[in-house]
Amino acid sequence: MKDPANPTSRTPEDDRLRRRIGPTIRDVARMANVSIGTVSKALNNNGSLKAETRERVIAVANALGFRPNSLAQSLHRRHSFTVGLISNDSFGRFTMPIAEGLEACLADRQIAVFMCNATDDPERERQHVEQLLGKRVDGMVITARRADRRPGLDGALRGLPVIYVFSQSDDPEAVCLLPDDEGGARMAVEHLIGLGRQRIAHITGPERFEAVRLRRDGYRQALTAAGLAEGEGYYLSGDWSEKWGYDAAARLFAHGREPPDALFCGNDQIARGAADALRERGIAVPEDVAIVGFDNWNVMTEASRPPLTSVDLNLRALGREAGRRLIAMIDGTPMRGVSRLPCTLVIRESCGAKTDTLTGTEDYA
Amino acid sequence: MKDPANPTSRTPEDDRLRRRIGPTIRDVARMANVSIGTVSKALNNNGSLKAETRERVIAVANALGFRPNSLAQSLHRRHSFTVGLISNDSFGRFTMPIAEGLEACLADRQIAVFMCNATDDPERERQHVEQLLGKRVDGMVITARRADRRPGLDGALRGLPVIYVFSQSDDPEAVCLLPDDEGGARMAVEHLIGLGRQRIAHITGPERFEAVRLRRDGYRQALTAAGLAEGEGYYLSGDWSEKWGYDAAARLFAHGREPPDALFCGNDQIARGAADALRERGIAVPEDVAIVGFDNWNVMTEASRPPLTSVDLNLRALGREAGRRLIAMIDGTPMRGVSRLPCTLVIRESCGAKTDTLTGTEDYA
DNA sequence: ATGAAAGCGCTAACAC
DNA sequence: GTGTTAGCGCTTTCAT
Repeated sequence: MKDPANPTSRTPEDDRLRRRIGPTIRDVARMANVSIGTVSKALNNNGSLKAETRERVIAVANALGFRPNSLAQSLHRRHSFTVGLISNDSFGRFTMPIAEGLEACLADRQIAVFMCNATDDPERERQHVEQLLGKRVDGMVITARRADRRPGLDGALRGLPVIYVFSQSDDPEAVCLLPDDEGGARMAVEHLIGLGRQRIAHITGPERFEAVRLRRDGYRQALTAAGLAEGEGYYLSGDWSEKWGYDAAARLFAHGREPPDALFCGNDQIARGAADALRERGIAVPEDVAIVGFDNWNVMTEASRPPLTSVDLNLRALGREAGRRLIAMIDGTPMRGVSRLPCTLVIRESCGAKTDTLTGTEDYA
Repeated sequence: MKDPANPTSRTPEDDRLRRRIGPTIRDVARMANVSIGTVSKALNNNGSLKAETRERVIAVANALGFRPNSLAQSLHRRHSFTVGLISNDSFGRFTMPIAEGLEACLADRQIAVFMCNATDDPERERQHVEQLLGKRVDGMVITARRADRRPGLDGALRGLPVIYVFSQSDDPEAVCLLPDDEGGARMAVEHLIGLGRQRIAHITGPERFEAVRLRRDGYRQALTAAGLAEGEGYYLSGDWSEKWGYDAAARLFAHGREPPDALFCGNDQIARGAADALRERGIAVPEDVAIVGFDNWNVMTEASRPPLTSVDLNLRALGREAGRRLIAMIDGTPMRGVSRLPCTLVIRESCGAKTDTLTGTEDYA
C-alpha cells in the first residue's frame, strides 16, 4: 500500500513508533524505497547519486518533516557544532554585547552557544566546564569582568580551542581578545587636543582595573606627544560612579586653582556626573570645558546634558571576532597570544566638535 | 602487563587511539577488567553490583579521566539535558537577569542552556528553532521585549515543552510567565497613599506596551480604592526616557495649576528625569513631592538625587521560576495559561519612608 | 548509482 | 553479581 510517489501517506504505526521524536532516517528510507545510506548521501549532498533519486529523497524527507538528530550525527562527525560561553560577569552589561556578537557569528556557521554563568565561583565554573566537556563542545569562550588576569583552566581541556574575550588568562600562550583601551584613550585625548584644549584632566575608576591603567597611559601618551603637561592633581582615580564624577569635578573646579578646559573620563557615568557638577556651577559644556566619556553606554551618553562624546569599546565586534577566531581554531588554525581591537570615538555635543565617528587603527601587538 | 590495581598505567596506544576525545567506556572496562555493562551500572549507580566492583570501576574511570559522552547518552535516555532560550530583546537589560535566573535553576539540574538571539527577525528565529530541534532540546524558553503578544511557534514543536517568559503567545493554551505589573503599580501607589499623599500623578511610557496599560490600571485601582480622584492631566504617557520624565514633570508643575504631591513613574528613567526637574525648580523630594519609579534599575535608582524608591520586577526570580516550570513540564506535569509573579517595592529616599522592601502577594490568575 | 554493514559511545534488557 | 548483546540514529566504507 506504500506509495513512494506520495510520501505524505505515512502509515499510522509509524507515527506511534516515534514517541515524539519525529521520523528517523529509517522512515525516510522506507518511504522513499531506498537504503539508509542513500538517504544520508542525498541529505548531506555527498557521494554520487542520480539527481532524480536525490530530489525524491529530499522531497520525502521534507514531506515527513524529517529532522536529522544532531546528537547522533556528532557521534560520527568530528564536531558537535556547539561551543560553551562561560561568563564571570553574571551576564552583565559588558558580557551582553559580546555574547550577542559571538552568537551572531557562530549562528551563521550553525554553531550553537551554551551560556554558562560562573560569577567568579570557581566550583561552579568547574562544574560548567565539566558539563560542557561532557557535551563535547567544539570550543570554549571565557569572558569576565576585567579586574585582572585569571588562571587558565587548561588542565582538563586537552587541546580544546579556548578563547578569552574581555578577559585574560595568566597563560601567555592563551588566545585573548581585548579592546585597545590605551589606543582608545589616546584617540580621545588627541581629539580634545585637536580641538584646542590644553589643560586636560582625567577622572577615572579604580586602579586595580587594568583598563584604568591602560587608559591612563593612553591619556599621558597623547599629552606627551603633543608637548602638553599633565596639570597637578589632574589625574583622579576613584570608583566608577556618577557620584565620583560629580565630586571629582567639584574638586577640580574648586577655589583658586586654574581649572581644566577639558575632562577625559574613565567611563560615561563619571562623565555624566562631572557634566552635572559643571552645569550646577554654571560652567558651560562644551564651551568652557569639553568632556569625553568612555564606554559609549547610550543610557548615559544620551541622558547626559549635553550628550556625551564617548569612546566605544566595540564589544559586539569583539564578540564577532572572537567567534571568527574560535572557528578558525576549531578548523585547525593555530593561534596564541593577546590581540586588541581598536576602539571608536563617537562624537556628540559634549566636546564641541561636529558629530562624527572615528575608529582607531588596529593594534597588532 | 595490565595491572588492574594500578589503573593509571594506560598503554601508550590507548592515548593515540583516542584522537583527543579521551577515554571511552570501553577503555574503562578494559582497564578495570569488567564488561562495558558493568561500567555503565557502576557509573550510573543503577543495577546491582558488588560495592567493591563499583568502587574499583569508579576509581579506574577517574584515573583515566573518563568523561561520558553526553551525546551518546542522549541517544538512549529520554532527554538531552539541554534547553533553548530564544530572546527577541537582543540579550537586553531585561533578558539578562531572566537568563541568569533560568540558567542558575537549570544548571542545578545539569541542564545546559543554548542562547539564541532572534531580535524580532522571524527568519532568524525559525533557523534557531530548527537548529534547537535538531539538537533535540528538552524544552524551550521564549523571551522578548513586551510590546505585545506574539504568534506561537507551536507548529513544528510537536508537544515540546515551551514556556514564554516576559512575553506572551497568542495561543491561550501556552504557558506564560510574567511579572504582575498591575499589582506592582497598585502596591506602589498604595504605599504613597499610606504616606499621606493625595494628589498622585502618573508619568509613564508608550501605551502600546501592555505593561504601561497594566501599570496605569493598577495606579487607578489604588486611587479608587482609597477614594481619591485622579487629577486632571495627571496621567501622562510618553516615551521611556529621562527627558520625557523631565518634561512631563515640568508640565505638571507649571503655572497656576495645583501641583501633585507625588509622582508614580512608569520606569526609573522617567522618575530620575522628573527628580531632576523638581530639583531644578527648588521643589524638595520627598518633602514636597514623593517619587516612585519602576524597574528598580540600580544604575538609575542610585544615581538619582535622591535615590529612588522603585518597583522591582523580580526578573531573576521570574527566570528561576520559568526554569522550575519548564523542568516540571519536561518531567511530564501538564501546564497551561498565564501566571504573574509578584513585584517588590524597594524603598529608598525619594518617597520619604524608611528604607524597606515590600513584596506583593502572588497572583493566582 | 545503490545497498549492506560496520561502527560512533553508550544504555538496558536479558542471560548466566 | 556480571557478561552479552541489541540497539539509539546516523555516517561511511566497501561491495555490487
